[in-house]
Amino acid sequence: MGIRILIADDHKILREAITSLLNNEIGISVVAEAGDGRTAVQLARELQPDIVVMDIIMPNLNGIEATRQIVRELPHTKVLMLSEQSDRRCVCEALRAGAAGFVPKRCGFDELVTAIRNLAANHTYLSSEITGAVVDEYIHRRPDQDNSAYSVLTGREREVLQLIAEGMSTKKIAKELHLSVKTIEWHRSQLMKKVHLKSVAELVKYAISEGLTCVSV
Amino acid sequence: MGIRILIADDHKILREAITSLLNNEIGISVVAEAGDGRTAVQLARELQPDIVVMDIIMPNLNGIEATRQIVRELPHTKVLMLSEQSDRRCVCEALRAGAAGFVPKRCGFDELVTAIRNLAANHTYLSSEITGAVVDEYIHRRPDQDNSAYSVLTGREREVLQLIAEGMSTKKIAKELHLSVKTIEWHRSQLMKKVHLKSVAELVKYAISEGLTCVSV
DNA sequence: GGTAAAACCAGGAATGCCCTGGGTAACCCG
DNA sequence: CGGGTTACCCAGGGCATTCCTGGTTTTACC
Repeated sequence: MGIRILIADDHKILREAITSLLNNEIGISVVAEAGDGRTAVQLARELQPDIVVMDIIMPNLNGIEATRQIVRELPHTKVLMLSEQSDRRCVCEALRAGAAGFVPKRCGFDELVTAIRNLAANHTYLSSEITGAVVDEYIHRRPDQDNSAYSVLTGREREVLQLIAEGMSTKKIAKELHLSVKTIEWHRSQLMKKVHLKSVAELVKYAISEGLTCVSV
Repeated sequence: MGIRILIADDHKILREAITSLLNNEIGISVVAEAGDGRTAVQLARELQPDIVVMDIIMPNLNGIEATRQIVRELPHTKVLMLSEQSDRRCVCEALRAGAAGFVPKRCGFDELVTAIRNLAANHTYLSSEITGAVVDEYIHRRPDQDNSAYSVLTGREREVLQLIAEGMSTKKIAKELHLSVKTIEWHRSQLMKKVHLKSVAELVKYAISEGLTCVSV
């Protein structure tokens, strides 16, 4: 059998390349690929892989939220973050969301394999490049919560915010999430109240500054 | 011998993976890797590869500038852009800098190989996903003048766009500019048509990328 | 097992958006 | 000077969306 892996990254060429290399490794097989977070969650549900290798920046649903949903539903599936962002905030949010490991993309392939084998052995794995950031977070822990999106908004609210900031209408979001339009409206008004913003334009800027979406259209 | 390739990307894991896959291709061999633009220029000078596969976003020296330097010094070396950004501006800047091909990272590995073989045969290669943007650029506008907000939009339209992107409602904009709400609505629909965007969220991102407004709320 | 928070949904009034169509002023150019 | 082009301005009406108030179910947590 070996370690069954799902890869989620919006760069197809990276997915394919890593898949190909991982399939050469003994005892590791990639069972599926996903190009966005929502697809990743669905595929994880269907295939129940041992490990999900997950990018953070993805359309439709970002890697943090996807991780949150996966670890809640599938306790036996571990998530390994493979991200280009490796700042303190990203790392800590990923761990808080339930990721069992974190490797920045600037690391080599060997380290990815090491991380995968560690996670498969029920260990957590943090790349040496980022452990500093985590320690820093635990030492300088702010007693009062900052007002970042991850502390004031709920999961659903962040999810809706991302889709709004990606240009979707309320109707489309409802269809995408299989919910009523009224529900989306409620979440939208809730999150607008929470962050004290009154227009879509301000929401978009907020989402960009929080890393929920990127500037390029 | 075959096609000799230099790969420049700041993500080591992507470099390694692509290198490994390319070395499996018949007649293609990766002779070196670079993690930033300046290293890429130096290695290209030393090794004189046939093709440089180049990312745009890199530390020290970005891919556009590196391309400019390489094509000026080494007329027999071709540059293939492999970038996550694939908006009009990036593509056109890359081509203007002398790149002979452009493939977005969201494309598959096969397309990368196709592009490499095309460049080696002295052809240019543009991914089908971006040819539309380029053709649009060259047909609609003069090649020497960019289609930034300042050239395709009228003064009023830019004015309205900025206010929209700053979070104002149509009503407030009308009051601000001492115009009818209907007039603002018309300008808005006009400018949306011109830049081919359909939502406020996309407009905001466009305005940010054009420097009409900033990210901070 | 009770409480709280999150997530879900509905109805109706108000608002805003989209589309069609029309009008004026300025400008360039043959 | 007449004709074309462009920017700018505005109205009406149909349609979609938002806002507000309400309520139910689910989940998490003592």
